[in-house]
Amino acid sequence: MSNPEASSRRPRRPTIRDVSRLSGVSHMTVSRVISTPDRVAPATRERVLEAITSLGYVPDRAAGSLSSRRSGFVALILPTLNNANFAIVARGLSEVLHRQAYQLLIAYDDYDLAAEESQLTQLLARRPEAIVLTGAVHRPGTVQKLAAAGVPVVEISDLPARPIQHAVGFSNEEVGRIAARYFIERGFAHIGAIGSRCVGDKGDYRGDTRLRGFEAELRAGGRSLDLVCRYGSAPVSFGHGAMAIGRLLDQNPDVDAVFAVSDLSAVGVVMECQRRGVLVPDDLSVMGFGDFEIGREINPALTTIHVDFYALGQRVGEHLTERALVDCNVDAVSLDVGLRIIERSSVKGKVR
Amino acid sequence: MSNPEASSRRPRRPTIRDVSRLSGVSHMTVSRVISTPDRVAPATRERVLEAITSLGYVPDRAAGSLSSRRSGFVALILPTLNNANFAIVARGLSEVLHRQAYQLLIAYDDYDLAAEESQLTQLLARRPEAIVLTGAVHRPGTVQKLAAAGVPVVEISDLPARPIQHAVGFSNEEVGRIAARYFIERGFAHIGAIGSRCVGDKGDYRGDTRLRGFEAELRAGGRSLDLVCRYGSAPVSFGHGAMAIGRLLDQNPDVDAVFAVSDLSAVGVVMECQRRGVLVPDDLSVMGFGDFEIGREINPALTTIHVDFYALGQRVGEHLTERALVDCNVDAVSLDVGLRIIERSSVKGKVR
DNA sequence: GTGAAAGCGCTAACAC
DNA sequence: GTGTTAGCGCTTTCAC
Repeated sequence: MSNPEASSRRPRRPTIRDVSRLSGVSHMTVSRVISTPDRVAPATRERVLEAITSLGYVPDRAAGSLSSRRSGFVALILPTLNNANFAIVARGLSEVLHRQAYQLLIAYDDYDLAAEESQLTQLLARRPEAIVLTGAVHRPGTVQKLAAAGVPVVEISDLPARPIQHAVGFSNEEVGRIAARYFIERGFAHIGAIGSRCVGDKGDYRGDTRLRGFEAELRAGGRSLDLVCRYGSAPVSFGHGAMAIGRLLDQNPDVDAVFAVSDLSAVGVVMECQRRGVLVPDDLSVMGFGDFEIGREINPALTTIHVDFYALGQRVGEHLTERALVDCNVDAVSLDVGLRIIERSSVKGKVR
Repeated sequence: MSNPEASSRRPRRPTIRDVSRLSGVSHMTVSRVISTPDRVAPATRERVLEAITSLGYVPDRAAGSLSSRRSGFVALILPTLNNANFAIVARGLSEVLHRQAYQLLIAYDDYDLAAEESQLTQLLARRPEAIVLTGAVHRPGTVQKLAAAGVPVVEISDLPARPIQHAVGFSNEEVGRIAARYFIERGFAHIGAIGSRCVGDKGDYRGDTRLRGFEAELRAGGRSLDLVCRYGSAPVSFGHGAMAIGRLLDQNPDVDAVFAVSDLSAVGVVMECQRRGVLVPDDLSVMGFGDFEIGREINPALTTIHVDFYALGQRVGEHLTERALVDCNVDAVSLDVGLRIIERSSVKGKVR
């Protein structure tokens, strides 16, 4: 006959007191063995360590956090997990933080500022010691909660004109400007661009900033903005690029150069051109952004603008662990990780 | 003159007691307003809610966890974040869990079983209420820790012959078998495959299972295994496919059909063939796995085997929230989410 | 080098 | 419907 009470109860995990009892020391000594082993006599330490192993003791960090007022969490809010460059930021950051025994608490908002705010609220309940989020545009409530959190805040992937606090990124406007100048210098006559639309809380605001930089430079060069096309909503990907260039070509068959806010769209452009018999780069030159791996592999290989997102993540981690988390009075820092044009074969007529 | 003591101290976040003082009730009433609002008189509730808003109070879940013995965390260990299909599993799971106020604690191990074990140890300190990890192969220490955790464990992305507990996935062996049969039925003479190598703790064990299923079926059909090539190490991607098919073509120019353990490799194969003037599918038929978006966009579009990874993530979430997390005596469940061949244009001679 | 006491901010349990 | 008490499992602080 089964005992429902016993069988439905889960075995309790061992606590620090179980370890102390087994090793015949106080629970404080156990705590020291874990956090400051050199302050414990070697013999005692060994005994405690054995007890820890034999019980399979794992300290409860919720209890530790409560007591020490240090959660060991760093919160990260990304637009999406499903983007190689954001994933790589998370990797770089996570690697650096791990070394200092911090744990990354990752959330994503699907390019929705309202979701960003509600994710932040969830994360705040875990008392992160720092908050990292993609920069520039937020709801007022987000900004206010960030300030009230009283922990370092780092905006990434853009360099806001008026950052909340720290920023590690690059100028998305400059990305667009560089792309436009690149086309203008090479004498293209009908220069276009493709991106997505931002509506209210939803959209890729950094992508849109790239598009605005592109437009600003076209304007400065006395060019028309008619071929700059905002199509669909974020996130963009291969299909987006294919659809958008399809529309653009249908309406303006004379377009001879196009900048896509992401390599993913740019690859879609190249694929759609293959299907339509439009030759890249002879009929249409294409430039992307983000230097995704697929851009290196397609034919022709994609000319793009590269940002070292892995280093970006690492920089954020280093700035946090070396400065912002150590001294809460450090000055707000804006760090530019830079850009690099990668010239491959999707743009006609390289200038020497 | 600045006061270093005051300026270096961070403003303390308001606690439940601050809210109770401001609203003139006991802290327990505040707690009830948050967790069971209907058990509080409407007038009291309003007053408390106002105090919460005006103070910007956010409950500390570490304290709540400690007291309620429920962390609200579900741990997820993935081989990598930088893979669309794993990212989409995380999305599906996260969405379902969020509705029940669970939070996902994500870690990745870079296809390294030793890292999987150490990540698990970190996660265990947060007392997750369930653990989800990619299935089939683990270190003994991992299995032992999982058992000691005393919480539901779900293996995903494969259906192990001897699961630790629950499993939600599909048969990777069957994936390989289907691919081999597909080629054999269509009369290919020189059938190959490409994947990566597993060495010790490191490697893509699910990819290797697909390759072994492929080999088993080739053997059953009396074919040679000489063209099954394990090249490099996980994770595979476009460059991997390009390199691997380069070697295979150099050594065996007569290969007429190749299965890649991932669409990412398969796309690399197609791109390398374009560069070499090898026509796909006329000279070489290519089949992938995973139905990544890029496979739909390339020319020719990629024939592949599709798994609904989003649904997989959701299923895990539903099984957890509806069953395993509710009643810790539920029987271990293995759930097959199934497979589907997507016939596109990269394989010659479709059979009707 | 080690231990005892207090308390982190909540919730469970029970009283009224 | 609301309050009181106790305690979750640790770390901080201070005593020895």
